Parts: sequence; structure tokens; C-alpha cells
Amino acid sequence: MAPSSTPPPSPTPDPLTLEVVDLIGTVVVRYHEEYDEAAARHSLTGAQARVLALLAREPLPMRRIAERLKCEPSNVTGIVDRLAARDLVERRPAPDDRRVKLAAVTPAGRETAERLREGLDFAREPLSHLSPQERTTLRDLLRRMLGDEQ
Amino acid sequence: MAPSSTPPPSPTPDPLTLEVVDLIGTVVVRYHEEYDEAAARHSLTGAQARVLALLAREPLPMRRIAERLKCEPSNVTGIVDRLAARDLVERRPAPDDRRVKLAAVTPAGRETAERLREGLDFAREPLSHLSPQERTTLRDLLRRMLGDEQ
DNA sequence: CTATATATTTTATGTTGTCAAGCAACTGGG
DNA sequence: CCCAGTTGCTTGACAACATAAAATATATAG
Repeated sequence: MAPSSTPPPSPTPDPLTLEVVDLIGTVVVRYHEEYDEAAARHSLTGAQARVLALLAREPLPMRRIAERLKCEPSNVTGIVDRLAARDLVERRPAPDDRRVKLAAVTPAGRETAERLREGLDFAREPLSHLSPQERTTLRDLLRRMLGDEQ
Repeated sequence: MAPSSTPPPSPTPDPLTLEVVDLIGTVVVRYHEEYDEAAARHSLTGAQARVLALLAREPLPMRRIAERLKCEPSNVTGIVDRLAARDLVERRPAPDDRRVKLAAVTPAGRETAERLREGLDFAREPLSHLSPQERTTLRDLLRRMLGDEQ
């Protein structure tokens, strides 16, 4: 069984840490709500909006999309299918490897992605409560919190 | 209309705000990864873990669970069904209203919820990079950011 | 050339989500 | 009391998302 050597996983983190974790949980919930609402305004699901936003930066092989989404490649097939059916995304052959299919936004997809980004209130609404000075502090704290890995 | 003081729909939010939003996006992704991994260690899905954690605090009517999860009550039926099938949760009649069913953790469910919470590294790992002083600052900034509503 | 590995899709299955319909139980006006 | 309307939950039909396993096509190593 488990040897007694394991460092005690801190059964009771201090109240301050707990509160911060709780606040982060609220941020996560709020972020998702807003993202899904913004996506719904364009008749997109959250997953579809995420893929569309990804592809608006650069075309990607299906496999890379799956890695970004942390899901199986077979799952991406369906999501891209649905985006392709609405002419927001298209599949292109990769020049160097005929196995690979690059998913790329169409002009219509690019425009939808842009309007999606503009409509995402999370950038404005909650952060508008903070001064530039405070935003800088928050940025630095989040950077440190997330560590070097990023 | 909006006086020039209101931040306009800001087609181009300032780079600082964009970076903070980006960092928050990373936090959201990381939070989900860790939550789902912790849940998977107990053979739970994310939704099941969330409901179990909710009920570990107090029994709730199905309707309240749906409100917390921001989904339809009919959806909660299935999630609670699956938790009940594994004997982590049970349905109890509400004393004052025979329509209502209270979902409550069983002893096994309570233990799973506790171990789930302990296994959730998000409380320790990222925040351990910050001093108590910094955590306090972060807490205050998040509070202000989320506003009075909470 | 053959064997193995990689990229994608297909198929089967399970979970999560919605909506509409149904049933049981509470509530208020007559 | 009784009836109408409302509320709480479940059921059924269906779509999206997720996984795993198998099939196909292509690439690469030996």
C-alpha cells in the first residue's frame, strides 16, 4: 500500500488560498458563460467557437487541433465537419504530406471569428472595474502564478 | 448616448487588457484540465464531480442543482441517476413539499468528495508560487474584478 | 519491398445538453 | 371543496461532444 513517506497533501490549505481558489472558480464559470453566450449569438457551440478562433490565427492539421483542445482527433473530425457544412472552415491538403489535412477558415469564417472576438465582453466588462495600474498588477500576479511553463 | 468617458465597444482593447484576458484564458484551461483529471481519478466526469462537490456541502433539490449548473433540470436527472447508480448520491423526499426530491451525498459519496477536493492540486500548485502578501493582493483584485454581484 | 508508424476517418457507445410532453403535487379563486 | 394554473421532476427524442477501436491512406525505416 501507500508508504508513509508521501508528503501530507495539506489536508487543510489556509483560508486565504481557499478563497483565492474559490474566486478563480467564479472567474472560470463567468468566463465560460460569456464565451458560450458569445458563441451562441453566432449559432456556434463553445467547441466550434474555440476551433474557429484557433484557425483564425493559422490553418492547422486536425491532429494539432486535437492537441490544443486536449481531445481525440476523431472528435475534431465532427467539429470541423459542422463548421465546414456552414462554410466557415475548409479542409486543404498539406503540401508536404498527403496524409495531413489542414483546416483553414474561409473568408466567412474569418469574419465570424472577428465578430466573435469583438462580442466577447469578458475583455471589457469585468476588467473595466480595474485601473490600468491594477491591471498591470493582476497581469504580473497571473504570470507568476502560471509559472514559466505558460 | 454614451459619453466619451465610457470605454467604447472598443474594437481594439488595449494590449494590457488583452494580455490579462489571455492569461485568464490560460487559467481557465488549466483549471479545467486539473479538475477533469482529478475527477477521472475517481472515474467521474467533470459534471458528476461538480454535482458531487455541490451536494457535499448540503443536500439540494434537483431544481437548485440545475440553477447552479446553469442547465435544464431534465439534464440533472441523468447526472444524479449516474451518481446514484454508484451509490454516491441518493434521492430523499423533501419534508415540506412532496414534489421535491432532495439529492444528498451518501457516506461513500462524502468520502469521494473529500478525496476529490484533496486531490485538486489547483489550490496548491499554482498558488504556491505566490507569497501570502501576493495572494492577498490577488484576492482583492479578483474580488474587485468580479464586482459586488459575486 | 516489407514492416511499422502516422494522420485521418468511420463506427459504436456513453455523457451532457436542449426542448416538449407528461405526471404528481402545491396554490389560489370561486 | 373544486377547479385551474403553476411548479418540480421525469421521460422521450434528438444534437453535440467525447472516447476507443478498427479501417484507410500515406510516409518512413530497415
